[in-house]
Amino acid sequence: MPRIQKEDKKAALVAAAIRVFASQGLGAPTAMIAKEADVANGTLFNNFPTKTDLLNYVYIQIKQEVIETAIGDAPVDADLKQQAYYMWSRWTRWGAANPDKRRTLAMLCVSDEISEETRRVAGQGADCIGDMLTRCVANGHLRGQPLTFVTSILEALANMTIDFMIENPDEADKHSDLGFETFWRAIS
Amino acid sequence: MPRIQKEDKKAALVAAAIRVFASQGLGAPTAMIAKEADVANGTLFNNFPTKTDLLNYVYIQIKQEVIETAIGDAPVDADLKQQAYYMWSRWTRWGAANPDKRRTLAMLCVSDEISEETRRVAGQGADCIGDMLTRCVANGHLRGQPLTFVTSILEALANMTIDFMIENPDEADKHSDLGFETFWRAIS
Amino acid sequence: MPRIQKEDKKAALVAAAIRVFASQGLGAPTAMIAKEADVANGTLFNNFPTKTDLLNYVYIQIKQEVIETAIGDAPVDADLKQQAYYMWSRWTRWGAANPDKRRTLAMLCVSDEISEETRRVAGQGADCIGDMLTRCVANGHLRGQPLTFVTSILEALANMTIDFMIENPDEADKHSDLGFETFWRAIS
Amino acid sequence: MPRIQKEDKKAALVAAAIRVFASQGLGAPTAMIAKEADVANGTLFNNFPTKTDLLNYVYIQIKQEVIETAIGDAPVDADLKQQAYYMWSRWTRWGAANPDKRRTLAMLCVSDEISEETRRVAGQGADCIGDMLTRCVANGHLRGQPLTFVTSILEALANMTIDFMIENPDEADKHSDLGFETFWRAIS
DNA sequence: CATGAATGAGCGTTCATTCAT
DNA sequence: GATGAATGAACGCTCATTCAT
Repeated sequence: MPRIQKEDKKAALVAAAIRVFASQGLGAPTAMIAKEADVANGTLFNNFPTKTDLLNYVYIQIKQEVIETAIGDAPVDADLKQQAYYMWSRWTRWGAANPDKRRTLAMLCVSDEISEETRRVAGQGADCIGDMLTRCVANGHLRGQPLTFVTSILEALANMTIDFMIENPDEADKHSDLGFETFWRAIS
Repeated sequence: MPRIQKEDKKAALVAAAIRVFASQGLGAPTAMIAKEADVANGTLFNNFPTKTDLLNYVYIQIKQEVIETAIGDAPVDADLKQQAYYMWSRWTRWGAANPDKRRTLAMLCVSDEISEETRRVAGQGADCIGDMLTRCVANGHLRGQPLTFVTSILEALANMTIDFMIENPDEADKHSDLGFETFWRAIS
Repeated sequence: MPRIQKEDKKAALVAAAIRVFASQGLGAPTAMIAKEADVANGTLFNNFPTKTDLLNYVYIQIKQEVIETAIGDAPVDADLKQQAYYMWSRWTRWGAANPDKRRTLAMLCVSDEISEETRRVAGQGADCIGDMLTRCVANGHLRGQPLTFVTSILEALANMTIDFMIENPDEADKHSDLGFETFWRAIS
Repeated sequence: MPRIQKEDKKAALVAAAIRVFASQGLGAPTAMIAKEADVANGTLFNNFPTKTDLLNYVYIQIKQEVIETAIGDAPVDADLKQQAYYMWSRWTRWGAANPDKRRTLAMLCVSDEISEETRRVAGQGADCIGDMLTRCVANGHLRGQPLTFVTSILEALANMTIDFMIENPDEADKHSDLGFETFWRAIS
């Protein structure tokens, strides 16, 4: 089952890259990532033609994980605020529980190594979040504004909240709720 | 007037660094910065012992400019919302008018080349913004929360708004006001 | 056989370094050494983390070669003067035959890039020379003096003699013998 | 008296160079020497066209000082051994008392920055030492050998002795005498 | 396909030297 | 002549990428 072995190595490399990027920045050498993944330097380049490809792949992986986590098993029958709260909670708790992924994603977001194509692909699957946001603002002061504006508000406040949860683990839940209330007022 | 000349070169280097960082990222070679500033490579190191020192200096310069711009000639007698609006407007318009500084600052904020000491120094002078924010939330749902939490909300929403203003220059003012209303609701 | 290849390159680098140092001084660029060894610049740093490491390694290699050569297959049953002469001859002839190593070693000896640890390690194996010297001075005017004093006399006169042998290759053997007689009188 | 001022600076530079070279090696930056001499960087180059010129000048200065010190007020009427002992004592005591000059000279001796011309000029004034040495060996085993050979023996043993005196200041005089006795036997 | 040594372009930094003041 | 900032060639070293095994 060589395929499985290869996928193992690829996954190990991605996991190692996230840890290394989180602690050393995106400029960390590929050799360090390979060592952290316990594979040879060359193996990294068998899986990712260039470092840029690795960066883009990692970006997609984390972003997709965020989206899937946030959506989860959304309570479609609940009222809007409850649905939003469900998503917000899952998202922020995931972030607080995965500081390396959170930090690496933050750096990748502002890196110019990430292509537009990658950003587009990585956003796939977020439609239902967008739909929900659209409904959330339908009666608020942001009605009629582009979805991207509302999405940006969500991301900005969610990321800020996660950072606070990481800094103050003892009050993580409190800050998550506080962040949600702030977000809900912002878009209402 | 060697002193004046030297300050000229230093200022030219900072200005060049901001342009180069904005377009090439913080990893841009020092040689490129020196060339952009029209000085020799070595001159950069006469003014900044290391590249890290340059990064920290640029961070402080931009951050101070943001703070000074935001504070401006604050209308201390106006009501709170008007004061906040004044600051928000000046801040976001400055950001939209200085995309290179905005982008460079954003990268520096998440760079691990910036020391804690630098972050502390760069924040000096922001007290009156903090005071105002404290008064803004005094009767809202965030009363009693740490000032850093409220500050983070301000920064997150302001930066998001500025990005929108840069993307859509035609509707910059509209987005600035939209962002402010969002912020105001968020903290009220 | 990558291990063997790597050792080849390392040996080639050491040999090249000795030639280059001898003719250009210890300040010779690493690039010149790599070129002389017919390898890429980076390969030097795969084998020696820093130039200082290379210098220390070269020092140990040459010093050990001197010691092993001087000891040779010492005639333990001969009388003391014959044993001393055997060692002196092998040492000085080696020096005359290896002027690059002799010159490089001389420069390394006074370089502050060579650590105490290196000097200690490089001296290993010289015990039997020290033992012999101790016996040589046992009945002379230097009896009871520290071994290092006698060793220094040996080194000073041997090196001086080697330089003369290199300068006057035609009379190398004569100067070697003359040097030995001088040394023997010095310590008797 | 601008001439005097200039000579002052030149002397200050030479003194500073000796201190800096002794502690940092000959590769020490000219800027460090100028700073140690309390003059501007450029002033060094007003006095010495290049760093190599400075090195050669320092070499001549120290070497001449050694020679003058060694000769001193030689007791021309004393017997040969007493004359030799007088010179040896003055030389080795000077070396022990001036470790910076001793160390700097040792480095300059093996540097390839020192020209043959400089080495020739620096040796001027040593004739009477040579004459005395010639007489010293006239009846010994080295009679008829080139003067340079005997001179080299002298230098080798004197330098070795000085190093010992520096290492063991408490027994400096003892080592000086011990060194002389060794030298006298070596050439007798 | 995995390995890890080899490669060499490129970077941050140094420093002898120049020159405007 | 004194100054010290400006200069830029040169250096030690890094690291993404290649490729022989």
